[in-house]
Amino acid sequence: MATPSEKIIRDVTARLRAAGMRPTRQRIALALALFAKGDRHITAEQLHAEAQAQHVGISLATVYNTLHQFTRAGLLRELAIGSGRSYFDTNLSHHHHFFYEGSGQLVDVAGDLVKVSTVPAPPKGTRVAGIDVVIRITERNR
Amino acid sequence: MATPSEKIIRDVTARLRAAGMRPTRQRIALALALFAKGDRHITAEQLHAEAQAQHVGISLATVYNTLHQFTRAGLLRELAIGSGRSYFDTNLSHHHHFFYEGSGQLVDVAGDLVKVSTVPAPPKGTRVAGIDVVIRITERNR
DNA sequence: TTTCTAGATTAGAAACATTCTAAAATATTG
DNA sequence: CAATATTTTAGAATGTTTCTAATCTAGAAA
Ligand SMILES: [Mn+2]
Ligand SMILES: [Mn+2]
Ligand SMILES: [Zn+2]
Ligand SMILES: [Zn+2]
Repeated sequence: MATPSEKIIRDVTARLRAAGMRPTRQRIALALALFAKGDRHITAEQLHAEAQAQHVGISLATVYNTLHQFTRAGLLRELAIGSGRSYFDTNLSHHHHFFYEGSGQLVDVAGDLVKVSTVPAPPKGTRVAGIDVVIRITERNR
Repeated sequence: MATPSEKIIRDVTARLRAAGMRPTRQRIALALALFAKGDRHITAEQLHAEAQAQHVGISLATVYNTLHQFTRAGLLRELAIGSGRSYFDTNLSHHHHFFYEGSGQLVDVAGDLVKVSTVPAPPKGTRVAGIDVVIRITERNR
C-alpha cells in the first residue's frame, strides 16, 4: 500500500478526535488499515500481522484495545460467529453473512437480500437489539 | 435428580449402541444428564460440573470427547453463538435462538415462528448447509 | 520551549476454553 | 478368563483474549 496522503491522515485524525480518542501513531495506522480498503472482516491477529508487514510497530494488546475502542465508538461491529476468534466488521450497514464452514471466512450479504418476515416478540422485559442471519455454506461435493 | 430407572438406563444403552458407541459408565451418565430433562443448551464445563454434583467422576476431556461424539452421531447440535464457549443443544428440531447479550444465555425459538422469506443464492461451488437466525435481546431500560 | 500529567502503549503474565498425548483402564469378543 | 480394540484420563499444550503494572507520549499549561 502506498503511503497515505496528508489529507487522508487528517481525516482519520479528525475521526479519532470526534470519537474522543487521541490520534496516536498506533490508532492512525490501524484506522488507515481498517478503513482505507472496502468492507473487511478481520481478526486481531490478522490486523496485527498487517501492521507488522507495514513496519508499523504495534503490540497485540494495543490492537485488541483499539479494536474494542473502535467498536464502542461505533466505527466497527464485533462478530462472534463460528466460535474461536472474534471478527471485526468494517461494514456498518444493515447486512448479514455467508459463513464458510470449512475456513470460517465471512462474506457480506446485503441487508435487503434477506427478508426475515416473521419474528416472535422478545421475552418480557427485553427488547430486540438486532437480528443476525448466518447462512452457513460448504464446498459442494459432486 | 432421582436415580434413573433400569428401563431408562436400558434405553440409553441401546441408543449408544445404535450410534456405534460402547455404553460406558461415563457416556451413560452424560446421556442421562443431557436427555432426561427437556431441551437444553449446555457447555462442556456446565455438564462436567453437573456430573460432579451427581458424584459421577468424569474427566473434562471425556466430557468434550463425548459431546463431540454425540454431535457426530446426530444426538446433539453444536452452537457457536456469542464467541467464547460452545453450547451443545439437545433440541434437534428446526429452530432458532434468542441470545441474551448480557448473560450469553440461549433460548429456543420454534422454527415456524421465524420466516426467512428471501435468501440469496450461495456463492458458486457451495451449497447452503443451514440458516441460523439469532435474535439478540437486551434488558429493556426505561 | 519546557513541564506536567492524563491517557496510551507495551511486554509479559494470566486467564480461559479447547485439544492433544500417551499411559492406564475397561468393554466386548472368543 | 484372555486377548484386544476402545475408552478414559491427567496433565501438557494450544490458541485466543484479557490483565497488570511499568513506561511512554499527546496535548495542555506555564
Ligand atoms: Mn471482544
Ligand atoms: Mn467443538
Ligand atoms: Zn459483514
Ligand atoms: Zn436451541
